Amino acid sequence: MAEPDRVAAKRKFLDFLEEKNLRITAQRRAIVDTVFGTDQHFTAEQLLEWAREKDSSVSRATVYRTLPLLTESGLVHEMDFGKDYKIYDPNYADHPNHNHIICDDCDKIVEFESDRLDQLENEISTGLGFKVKTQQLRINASCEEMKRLGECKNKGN
Amino acid sequence: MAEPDRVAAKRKFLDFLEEKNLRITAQRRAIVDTVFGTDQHFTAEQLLEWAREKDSSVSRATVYRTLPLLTESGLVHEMDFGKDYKIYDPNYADHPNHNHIICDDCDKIVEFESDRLDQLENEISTGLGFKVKTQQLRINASCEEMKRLGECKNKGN
DNA sequence: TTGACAGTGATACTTAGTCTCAATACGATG
DNA sequence: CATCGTATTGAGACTAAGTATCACTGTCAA
Repeated sequence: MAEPDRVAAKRKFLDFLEEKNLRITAQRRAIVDTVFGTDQHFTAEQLLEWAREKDSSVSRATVYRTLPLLTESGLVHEMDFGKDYKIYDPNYADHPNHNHIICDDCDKIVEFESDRLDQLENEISTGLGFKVKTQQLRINASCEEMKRLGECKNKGN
Repeated sequence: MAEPDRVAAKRKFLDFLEEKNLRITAQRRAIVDTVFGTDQHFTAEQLLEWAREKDSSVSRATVYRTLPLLTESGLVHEMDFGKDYKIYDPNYADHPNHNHIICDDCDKIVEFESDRLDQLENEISTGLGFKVKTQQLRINASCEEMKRLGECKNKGN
């Protein structure tokens, strides 16, 4: 299930580049293969590291130049949890408008969807006269409950 | 209405310092007077500038050291709209859990509250086994509608 | 094949925020 | 009021994510 989705996302992105008359270079291929070869959240720096394993010529500059294209295409979602760095989510095309809970203790991120929430958000926004571009509910939480369930490891570990 | 609230907030913060055995210094006074002397959102750098008008000895380091105390006290709210800097809201004590829409075109921020939203957020979070620390619904929007209403000025102006 | 030009890597730079450390000043105590 | 332990301070060095620059390179339409 996940595999075809990723292949489709990669194709969509290459199409997106073509539509914008942007070139498909070896470095962009390596980056795109990396992004749509995982379902994990990642940072810009992680993406650089992973992409370099596929093509050691990929530079930091190219990664930072490609990330805006990925988000602009709608296939990758950029998220900000109040850390120093941004986190990117390659599963966005499959699950648009999903929200996140981040555990401040262990940095674990849990995704969730809620139709009721989406509906309420839209209702409020349009009521205030805005045309919504993106919306992000961010919940910073403590993992105490998760620890109890054995799903959370503290940073120290 | 606003004036007594701000005075009360200032007193609460001084009490907060005392409870934690922290000293009330001239610099902290200048910063606190500044924070609770406005109802505007501000950045760390703006706070530094304003506080220096009251006491030119206030340093960047002290501002950055005092901000976490202000947020920890619950009287000021730290917000992140995906910009390079954080924005602080001194009205938090009066309107806890309020949310924000930011206009990507003109950087204007509109606050709103919704009991239904709060309720739904809590429901979802506890359902997932989390102990919520903070929650923030951030909606990035276009001000097209606002422009029509004459409430929005574009950045360029 | 060619050549215009989009794309590239290396690296200098920017900027919000943190850390260090010697000097200062708060405020409890006598 | 004077003393003193120690929290707090400012200046500036530092960190780290991200951006800008620029000469060189690779893509791809003609």
